[in-house]
Amino acid sequence: MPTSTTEAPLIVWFRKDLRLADNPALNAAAESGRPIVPLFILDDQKRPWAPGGASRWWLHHSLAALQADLAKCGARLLLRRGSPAKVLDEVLRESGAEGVLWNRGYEPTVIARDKIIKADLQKAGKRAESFNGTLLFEPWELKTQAGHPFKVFTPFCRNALRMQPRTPLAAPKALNGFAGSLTSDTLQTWTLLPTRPDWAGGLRKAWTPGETAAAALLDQFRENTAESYLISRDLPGEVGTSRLSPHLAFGEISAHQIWHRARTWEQGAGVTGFVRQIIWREFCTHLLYHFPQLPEEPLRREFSAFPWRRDPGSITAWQQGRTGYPIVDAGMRELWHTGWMHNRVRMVVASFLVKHLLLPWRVGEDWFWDTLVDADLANNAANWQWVAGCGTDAAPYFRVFNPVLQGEKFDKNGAYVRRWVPEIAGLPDSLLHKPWEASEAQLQAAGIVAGQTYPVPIVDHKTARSRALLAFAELRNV
DNA sequence: TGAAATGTTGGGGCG
DNA sequence: ACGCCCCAACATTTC
Repeated sequence: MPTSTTEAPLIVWFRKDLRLADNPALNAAAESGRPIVPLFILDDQKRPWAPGGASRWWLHHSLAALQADLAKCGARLLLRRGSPAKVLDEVLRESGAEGVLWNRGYEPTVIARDKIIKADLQKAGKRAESFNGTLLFEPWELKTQAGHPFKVFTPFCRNALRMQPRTPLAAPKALNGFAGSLTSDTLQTWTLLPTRPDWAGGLRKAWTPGETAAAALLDQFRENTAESYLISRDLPGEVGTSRLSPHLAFGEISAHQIWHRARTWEQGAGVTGFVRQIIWREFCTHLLYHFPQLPEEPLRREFSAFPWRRDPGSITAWQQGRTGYPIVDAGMRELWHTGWMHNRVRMVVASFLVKHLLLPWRVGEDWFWDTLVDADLANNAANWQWVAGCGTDAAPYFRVFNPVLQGEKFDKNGAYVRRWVPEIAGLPDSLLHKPWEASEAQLQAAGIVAGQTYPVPIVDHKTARSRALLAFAELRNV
């Protein structure tokens, strides 16, 4: 154990910033010249918004990647389980560290927890410093002229585009890893991976977690998709998006890195649209910061009285992708299988849950939280509130996606539906998004038995649409 | 980051 | 050739 204070190490507390490049906390520790103790703490207590199943799968592999990357630089990632305050205290004592550095989080519980930790560390004479490794702009930096937080995306985006985010930091070439012996858990004992049943087969095929893979995805996006992004991003049957969301959620790549890379590309509508999506992420996080009740409560108070239906059968049908609407079912199955769903289809299935089925947006929020590898509290909550119409900058109540038209418009050749709903793949394009219009002969030719091999629609579109309009319009008059 | 209903226009079939 | 009707195709408005 080091005794001289000049040798006292610094703990770098990794959280949702599982990368070496552009990591301000790690960078500051490296520049200090002191030995570094990289630490990840698994807080396994039961608590609201603890990571869902898909996130835990990703976390396991992301940590494995970080562990390997750190090892290459000469540092060993310490894995500990328990309450962060307690674990930090232990590791401080065991290592004789001078303090703890970390990158800030913006979830209400994280803010509250970190505030206490920081105060306690400082009281104990330890160094405790937090950095911005996650956001292009801090939530308190972007304000309206009146000094309020932005509630509407468009002006938020206009203002954000005028700011200049800091330049990304290079990854430290070598790290002065702490040489003392500290015990570490092994990833395997954390049981982040599913067993009995192992439902992660589809995830393994779809993803490679880790910083290296994230950088490669960004390169691929620039080469294949960036230019056509504005149109191709709406086509779920094609690879028209960056698919960076889970990497971004775990901080394997930073918004700064993406922003600055995009600056170096040939500017066009596609690149602008892509950067706009990064700004949406900022917007959602800022909203959560300023409105901490975002995940639980509708921001428009009148929605607290909305007569959502109770209907466990419909919830299950939606979750399992058995609603009888092919584009909806395809999306829900893609989610279950890969831990991800194309953005266009997310809007369709969300609109279907909230408007066609009149089920609470919280039901969708919870399901997405558990099944998405890119689950992010702010994005998830803000976007569900947006669809339900109860957010600050929300879709108008009368906007009801027609699942047939959405399918015909964005999955014209049916590639997406045929991939995820193979039991109706034999239908011609003209019937693929509305199998209930197929004749008996056409069904037979496609090998479909309506109601058995594929469900009949659990609600009639026209009926459900009028029902939703009625319910939402009534709310408006309250 | 819709969709459906309603309104308008203009070409063409037809008496 | 004319008026009438039908109905795409497009525009506007309403939910």
